Amino acid sequence: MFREIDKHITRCAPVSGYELEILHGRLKSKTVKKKTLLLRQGEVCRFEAYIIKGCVKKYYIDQQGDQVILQFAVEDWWISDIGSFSEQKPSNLFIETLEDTELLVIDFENKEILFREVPRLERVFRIMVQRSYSVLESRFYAAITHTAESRYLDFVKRYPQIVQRVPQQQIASYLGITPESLSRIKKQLMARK
Amino acid sequence: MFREIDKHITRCAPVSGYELEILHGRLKSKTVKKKTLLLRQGEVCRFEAYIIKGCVKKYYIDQQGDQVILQFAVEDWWISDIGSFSEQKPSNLFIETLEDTELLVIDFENKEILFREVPRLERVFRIMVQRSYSVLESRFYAAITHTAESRYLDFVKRYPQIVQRVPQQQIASYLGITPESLSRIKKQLMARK
DNA sequence: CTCATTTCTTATCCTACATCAATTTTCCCC
DNA sequence: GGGGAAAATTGATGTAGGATAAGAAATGAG
Repeated sequence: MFREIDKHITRCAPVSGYELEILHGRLKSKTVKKKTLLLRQGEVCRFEAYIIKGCVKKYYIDQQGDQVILQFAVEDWWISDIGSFSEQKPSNLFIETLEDTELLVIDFENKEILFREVPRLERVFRIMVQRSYSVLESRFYAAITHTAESRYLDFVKRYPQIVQRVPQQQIASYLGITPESLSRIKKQLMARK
Repeated sequence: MFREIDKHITRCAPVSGYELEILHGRLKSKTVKKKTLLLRQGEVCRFEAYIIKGCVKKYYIDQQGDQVILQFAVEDWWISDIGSFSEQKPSNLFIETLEDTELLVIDFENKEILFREVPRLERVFRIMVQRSYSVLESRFYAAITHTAESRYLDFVKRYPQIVQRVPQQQIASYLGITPESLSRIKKQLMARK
């Protein structure tokens, strides 16, 4: 149960087996059905969740009422609204499962206690956020400078598992285009190759 | 000299006066002329810098050879390529001063030593990155869903000081549009109000 | 002050992607 | 396994912002 998350953690910074056990004690296992909302706009985000099995999306709802997907998360990823969670203030985001999903979650209070018990984990989580920041920055750049087609190709290469598991319209949303456009892009790619 | 940075730090998490002094000892003061490149594509980013006075931009150069500005930083901000710095791997970015600038910089080795001396700073830097992440996420969302006009208005409201100090073409680049488009947007706004 | 360089504006035309609408295909759920 | 809903495709048309070009204005170095 904890094997993957332990690997995930120690890939960021060294943590002893004992310290990992303390972490385990602060995590709660949670199983949720497909299409469950884990966070709603306006709520304070009460969790950071590590995905053992399943798939989750994080999204805004824009003025026209359409979903704008910021992130997919699958096995071995963390999902949360960092801004809302860390400042314990209302979120603008929704987080929702796309499949039946098994999570390890930690709430704000337990995370704070955990950091007091295992200060070394501050470092782990710092490094995790740094990496996320870096990824988001590249994605931001790509969104501004690359065409939709190139972003799609990049997405398929980077996350082939997700392409299989998630409806096209949601991938379109993630890429910042309409489902119709994505359909046309795929058609052109087929024709060309 | 350290007054502002100390405030900046303690706004993230409590740090004692003694601990701040240790931090000061690890920082190096640096003054650089306008148009100095602090980081070039391909180099490893060797610093995190706090801006005492001045203005800096961080940008990509895209396939067509154009600058794409990801971030401006002015007084009381930090600037670095987090990805390159924290993994000490080659950067894709440029960082360049837009004015004569006074910085407090720390390199990778000193930051690591500092964290060993003052573990509490891990927390400070974690919180700083979390906040940056959150800001970047909103900006990403805005880039995808809002029009250029609305992003410009938002920028002017949020960073009025920067609008005064930075050429329009660079603001256009930051907004992900061409200078011509920004000029047109401004014209329309004038006409309308 | 002045000449050169950079920055800004304006006009024309163009393109990537959006919007709207109508099918067709796929997916589930009873 | 069949019926209904959700998803994907396709076509026609619209539009925000890009590309190019050329001139005007502002800035700065000597």
